[in-house]
Amino acid sequence: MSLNTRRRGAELEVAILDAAWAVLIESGYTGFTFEAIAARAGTSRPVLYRRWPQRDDLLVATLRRHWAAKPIPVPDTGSLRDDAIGFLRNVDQGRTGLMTLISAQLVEYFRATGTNFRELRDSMRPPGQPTGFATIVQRAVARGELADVVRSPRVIDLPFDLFRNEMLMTMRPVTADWITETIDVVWLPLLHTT
Amino acid sequence: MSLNTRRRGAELEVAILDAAWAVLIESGYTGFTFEAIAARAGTSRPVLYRRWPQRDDLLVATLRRHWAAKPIPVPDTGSLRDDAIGFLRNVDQGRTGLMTLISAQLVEYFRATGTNFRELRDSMRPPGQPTGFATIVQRAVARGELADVVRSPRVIDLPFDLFRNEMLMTMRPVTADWITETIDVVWLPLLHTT
DNA sequence: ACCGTTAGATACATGTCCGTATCTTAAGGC
DNA sequence: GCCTTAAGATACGGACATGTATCTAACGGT
Repeated sequence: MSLNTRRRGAELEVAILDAAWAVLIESGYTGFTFEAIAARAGTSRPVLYRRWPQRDDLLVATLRRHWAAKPIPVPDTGSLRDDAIGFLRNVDQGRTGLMTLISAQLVEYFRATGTNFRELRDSMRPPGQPTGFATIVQRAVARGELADVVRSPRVIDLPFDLFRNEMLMTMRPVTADWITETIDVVWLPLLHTT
Repeated sequence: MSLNTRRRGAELEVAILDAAWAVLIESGYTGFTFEAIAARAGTSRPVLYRRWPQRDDLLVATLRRHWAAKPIPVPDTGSLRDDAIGFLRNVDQGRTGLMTLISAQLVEYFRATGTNFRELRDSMRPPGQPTGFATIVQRAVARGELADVVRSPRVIDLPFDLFRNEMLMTMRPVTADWITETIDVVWLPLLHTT
């Protein structure tokens, strides 16, 4: 029989990645050390080194696990405005830690590796898949709520870009007022200029 | 007579702060160590400790010295579009290093101190002074190029928010195309929806 | 039940930074 | 020229992280 006190293989791996994520959230990239992660995971450094020789390998694996983990639900309420507000709210709830982290904590990593946030995001997002706001706009067009014209991705994803900026500036979740203002004062007026 | 090989007082202090700035730019907050800064300044750690007991004291002093430096010129060409594009270009040239740094490298510092980027910026910007884009819009209204209606600061400063986001995402200066697209596809259409 | 694999503990040498203490010597005021 | 001040060099113990090596014991497959 097995005492099941010792994890192996995939089970151990996800435990480590979860611990690494927790450390990253709490202590940032600076605190993201093999030492701290191994302690947090209840294992020892050699176990980590066997899987990820470089610290950055472990970092990417950690991000990859939590990026694909929870897709942000895109609401489908039948109203463009409600969809947009609901989606931003979901983004806020689901990605606060991630966004704060990625947008900001990791700049040291980007410097060191010569990449940037956009490249990392693009490499993890399956190509050809529409963004949340693209989906929302498509549906609104299908309902006849919006004119069927070509729109720049810059316009479509505007709320997301503004969200990221706001998060960076405040280091906090955004407020409900900020969300409605973004949709009502900025995005919807812009979408209707056709 | 004096050999002047040994700096003292204010002269030494600014030399240290300049060295600290250089280190911060090159190596980020992680590399912002007393050791590295002292070496860069050609002095020794005890000299730094006598002035700034904590690392953050030195950081704030370093930022303060380089923050107030240069106001960004706001062009006045007689065209809303040209003003906006020119201003964004000036922002890009003048603040790339600073923005990248402040917006991003310093998140560890913000975490530690419980402040955020917006508070730091507001504390250093004189209150009541209109932003660059507010000035640009005011002039356009005065010329009759824009309707004289109340506009949300969110709308007015939109290009700046997008600029900050773009800078963060790419860690590079923005492209000329990005600037014109931001103004022509996003900002100007939004301003004209009245 | 055996055996190959591998988790996990421990140890080691190395390197970097910390914070402080000590000592010298150059600078500047009088 | 003397004397106070402070720069700058050096040393120290400690903390923490690195990367590797070695050993044991638990696990999983057959």
